[in-house]
Amino acid sequence: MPASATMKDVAAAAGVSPSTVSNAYNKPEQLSAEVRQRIFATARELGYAGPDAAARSLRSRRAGAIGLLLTEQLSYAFSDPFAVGLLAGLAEVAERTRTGLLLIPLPRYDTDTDADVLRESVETVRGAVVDGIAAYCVDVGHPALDVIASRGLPFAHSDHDVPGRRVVIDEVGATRAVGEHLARLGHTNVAMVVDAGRATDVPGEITDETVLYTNARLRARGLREGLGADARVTLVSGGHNSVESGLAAAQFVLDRRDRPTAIAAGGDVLAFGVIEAMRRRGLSPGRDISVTGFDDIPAAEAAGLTTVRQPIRDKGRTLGRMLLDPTFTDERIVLPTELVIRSSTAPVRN
Amino acid sequence: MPASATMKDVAAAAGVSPSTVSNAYNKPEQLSAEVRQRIFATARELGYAGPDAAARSLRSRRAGAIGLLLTEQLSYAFSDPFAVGLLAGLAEVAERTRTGLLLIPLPRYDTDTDADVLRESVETVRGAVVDGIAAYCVDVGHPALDVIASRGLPFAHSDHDVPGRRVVIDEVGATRAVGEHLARLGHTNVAMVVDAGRATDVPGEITDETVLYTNARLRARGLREGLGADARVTLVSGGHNSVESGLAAAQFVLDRRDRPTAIAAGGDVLAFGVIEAMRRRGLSPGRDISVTGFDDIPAAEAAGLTTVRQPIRDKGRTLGRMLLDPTFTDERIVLPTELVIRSSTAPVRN
DNA sequence: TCGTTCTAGTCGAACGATTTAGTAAATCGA
DNA sequence: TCGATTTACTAAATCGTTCGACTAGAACGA
Repeated sequence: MPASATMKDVAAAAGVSPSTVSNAYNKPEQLSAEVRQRIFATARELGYAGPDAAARSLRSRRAGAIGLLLTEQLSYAFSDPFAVGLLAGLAEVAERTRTGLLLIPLPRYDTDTDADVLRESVETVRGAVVDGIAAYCVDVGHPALDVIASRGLPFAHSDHDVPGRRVVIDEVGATRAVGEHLARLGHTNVAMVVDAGRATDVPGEITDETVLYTNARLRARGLREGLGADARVTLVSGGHNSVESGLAAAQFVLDRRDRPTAIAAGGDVLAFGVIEAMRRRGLSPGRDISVTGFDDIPAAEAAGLTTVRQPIRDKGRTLGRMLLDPTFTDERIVLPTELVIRSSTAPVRN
Repeated sequence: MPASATMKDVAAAAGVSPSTVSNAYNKPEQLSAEVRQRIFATARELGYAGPDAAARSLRSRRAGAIGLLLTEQLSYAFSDPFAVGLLAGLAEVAERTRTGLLLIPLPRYDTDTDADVLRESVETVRGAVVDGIAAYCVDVGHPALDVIASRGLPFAHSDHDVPGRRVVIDEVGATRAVGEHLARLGHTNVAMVVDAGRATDVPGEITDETVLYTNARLRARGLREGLGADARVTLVSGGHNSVESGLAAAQFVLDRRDRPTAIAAGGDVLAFGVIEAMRRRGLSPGRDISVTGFDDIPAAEAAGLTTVRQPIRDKGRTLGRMLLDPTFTDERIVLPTELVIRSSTAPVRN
């Protein structure tokens, strides 16, 4: 292909100044329709595709896109209905404002995260041509946050305790309701299955809560509050937020001598893993052991899963508006949640 | 915030030339570790976030991201398991090469697509800061394709008949197998539910196949071939590729006097709509009417849906490699498909 | 008729980096 | 010890736009 034509070439060929060509594309009202048509015709002749995206971004200081930070693997994120819901909400706003959506994969920030991996991933954040960044499930203190801050990029996320504009739910209150519900049903020995990310190689009990995302930690706290001081709550994890790890964690729990009468999952996806583990042992949710989820993803209803409904898509939409709608100035939005009681929870059997 | 520091500022403060600062970030081996450290220290002091993304893209002619063209609404794409699978595969490759993934929404290109909408969306494609573009379900002749071509961007897609590098499946062969399977079961009156996009406001028969995506058209042809010339095949649509439109289309079909004994859907999602329509009438897939899908999305197995398995994620991966892996030079890849027979198809009842 | 406001453009300087070519000093082989 | 190579860094030229300031001429009101 021939070194492609630039605006200058088009200007020369059309007998106008480069600024006028620029205006033809960006400010139609600044020039006569006649000249504008001539410029477009010339552009077509020369095979000029229109203003170069990078140059335009540089000069105008606008990228026409916002970034979404995805912890966990990108390829995995799309199998997580929560992520998909958030993304859909964000995409809705982006689409309306004709803004692109750049997905940025980011490793979790654990104490043992490989420094090189971390550095490289931070490069990705640095190199992203975006006007703002949205995130969820970010680890407090992640180096990428510094990059965002020093780039001066607008930032919106949905985690407690992370600085910046945010849209959250009352995590503690939501799981407190779960705890109270279970307490009313007579449960006093409850296991909570959480997402501990890469921190857990082997399914097992989590004694160090600091490995959890802030939100997961808050959910654990709320559950404890709801159940009351007398109840026993064991935190377990099988790894990430996936059916597999929910399954693994539940297997661990179900094998213990002192089996809980209820298992609360930190997310619906995990809860499905729990249910699968029970199914394999011939146990039925509700009848034998009560199970709760969190999020109320679409599949939860069909499965009869008692869970906390949170407006996932609204969360995404709000993140989008925080970044793209200048009239939207709230620094902190709290969205409502609702305990949805279905058939997976029942009174404890004696 | 203070007008943020540039590379020049850092260079001045550190007592080196801007080129050296650039090298500190991009070519560590080009300078002494000592100077590099000093530069980073200075940068930190000045609150310099590292090379500006847009400027870097402009000068180096690299964007560090690839685009994915999404027909249909972005917000809708994520509810389509096929799209999600493709995206996951693409994301896998992108992630591995530390490349971002920019989602670009694009309206379908029908004869009646609003010209303004089209023009604006083409702007999005023009303005995307990317090194290449992947697409699926693109309409032949879509103006966005011209923009991609004239920008000289590498392009890879998964549609037949659209120019450019591509990864496809043997659409005709795959549905021919479906047709043959149905023929063997004795079906001679078959309806095919297809995605006709916005072309269909009201569910009904499709007589003008040109409104279909190329791939959908090929699927119809294959089905006809497999069923043989004696069979009757009716094309119907309820709109997009969604459960709702599958439902609508099936309702239309089921209401007709000469009801088909089998319904072949152009996608699993549509098939689920068909099954739902049947359920509402007390009809059971396989027992009363045979139903087939296409894609073999995860939910298909649980539903016992006879369908064509195509390696969706592989498709995405291959698209990614075409754009990002220089050693990958094939212009056209055909991936294998497999007819998966489950319980939703059965011999026709007399 | 004169000053003012529009209209339709022009001009030149950024925007913030990377790249190519080049240089002075240090190191090397024989 | 001498020319050749390597090392560590610099200078200047872009990359392709958009932006702010400016202007020649037309149109306008009084």
